[in-house]
Amino acid sequence: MSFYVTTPIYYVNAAPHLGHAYTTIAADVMARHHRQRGEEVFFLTGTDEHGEPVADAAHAKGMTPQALADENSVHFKALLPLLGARNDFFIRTTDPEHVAKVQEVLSRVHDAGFVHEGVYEGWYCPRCADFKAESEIDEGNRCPIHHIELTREKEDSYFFALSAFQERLEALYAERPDFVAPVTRHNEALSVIRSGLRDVPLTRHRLRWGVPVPWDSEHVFYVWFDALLNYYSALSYAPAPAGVSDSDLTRTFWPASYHLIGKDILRFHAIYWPALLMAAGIELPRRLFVHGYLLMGGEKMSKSLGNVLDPFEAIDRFGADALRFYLLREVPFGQDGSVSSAAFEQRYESELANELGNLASRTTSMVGRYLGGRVHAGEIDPALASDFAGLSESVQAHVDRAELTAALDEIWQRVRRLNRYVEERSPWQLAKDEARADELAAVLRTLVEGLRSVTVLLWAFIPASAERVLATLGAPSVSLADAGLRAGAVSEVGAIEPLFPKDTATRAG
RNA sequence: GCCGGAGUAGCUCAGUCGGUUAGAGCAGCGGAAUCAUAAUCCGCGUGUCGGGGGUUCGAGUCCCUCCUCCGGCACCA
Repeated sequence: MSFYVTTPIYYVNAAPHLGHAYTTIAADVMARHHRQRGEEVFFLTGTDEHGEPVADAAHAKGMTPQALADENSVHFKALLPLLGARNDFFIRTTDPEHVAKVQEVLSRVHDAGFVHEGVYEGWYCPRCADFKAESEIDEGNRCPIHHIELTREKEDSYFFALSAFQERLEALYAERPDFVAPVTRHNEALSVIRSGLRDVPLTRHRLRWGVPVPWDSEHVFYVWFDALLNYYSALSYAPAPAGVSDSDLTRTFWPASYHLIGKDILRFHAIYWPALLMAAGIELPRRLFVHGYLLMGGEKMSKSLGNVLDPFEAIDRFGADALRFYLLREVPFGQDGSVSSAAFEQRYESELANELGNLASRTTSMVGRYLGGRVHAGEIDPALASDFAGLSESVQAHVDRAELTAALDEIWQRVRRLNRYVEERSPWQLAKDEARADELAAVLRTLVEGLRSVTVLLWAFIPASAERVLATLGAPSVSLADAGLRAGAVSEVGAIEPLFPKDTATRAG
């Protein structure tokens, strides 16, 4: 089994923000989860560096586009370790190998007869040296950047024969209802397809910052086609991740298991991308999953509104695990949802510190105090075992459908169950009666196992914290094969410092 | 305008094929306990299930209609 997950490649013209962090975190959780299953996993992210906005921004700064891309790509790359994300490769669309692959694949599309010459007509800004979409034109037909009047211009362009794929796309959506999830996005894409597809410009004539078109040096490829192909091109030159022997990663990992995307780029991934792959004779990815927007106070995040939850600041205060947990717990993955610093603090304290962190503290403390840190072999309390039956399978089933919030909730219900179990059995009472020593040992053995089980399952979500707990339990395996309650997995328990300290949360506030 | 989604407890939301007293978390109020990061656990909800009409033995759950909100409607990287 292999598993290949991607994030969109992030456009270097903007600075990294919470939205980028969100997608990256989700992809990392999925990648880690599949590693826990013992599968061969490849997790790709990177930066999209061509196109007119980058060229413009570079020009304004008196830099070359490449220099600007080099400078900004670094910021996205630096975000990964801060988030606790372990990607297997970081692609840049200016990588020469990517450029060559784009040329190769699109030449194939050309040779297969899906490219034709045409004329693109639209509103053109001579200062931008580019066309403007209807939606971005200011009042009086003015350029939104230069505020000069636009002219009606025509540009020779090569077109991709998207219209030729109308029926094949409809068939794809009919045969594979889970190609795009959630279902509302599937329906949305399908309705666009059914409304009729037009051929789309594949190249730009006036723009120079892009991948050169092999059959016509006057043109570069329109940045979207260049960008989409990253998912495929990366496998042809990325180094193999540990444990993968095949040097041809395409053979091991293509087609991609999951492309995670935001809903703003649905059209390109749900329509252009499969059509392009069909044209090139390449197998289609298995699934696209479209997540929602993180809203701040009901509004889309926006710098001008000043309502941005800054991921760097959040990590600084609460740690990467807390941010990972919060985003996937608070907002059902696949829907829009509100996030705020206040809600973040609330969940940090009530769930991470009080429910999980304190569970780890009280558990290890009682084993130390009452049993001298030793857990003796014996049976697991069936009363608790029955509530944990099938948990790992259920979590896996949710992650298979990218239902990350549902998976996390399944686990969290068991965290709460464990706190209830402690109250039900009151080990401190048992400890007062020497005749009940066996009972006490059994309760604590069961409690430790329950803690270990939820921790293994939580590893994908909060890896650093989970590893601390498992180290304390002397049972470092995060393999899902070891996720079930299993007497004997832990024999000696150490002490643990608070997993999610509260003073950290309030001090910086 | 067209297409799609949503309107359920103070807040955020679950409610599968229509079927017994509509649920959870949070917040609030009361209590228990003391192993633990004063952390935990238990108890407490007379909600017009957006309005109206209809189908049915029976509707939050199906149909019609109206109201409100959100998203998509093509080249935005």
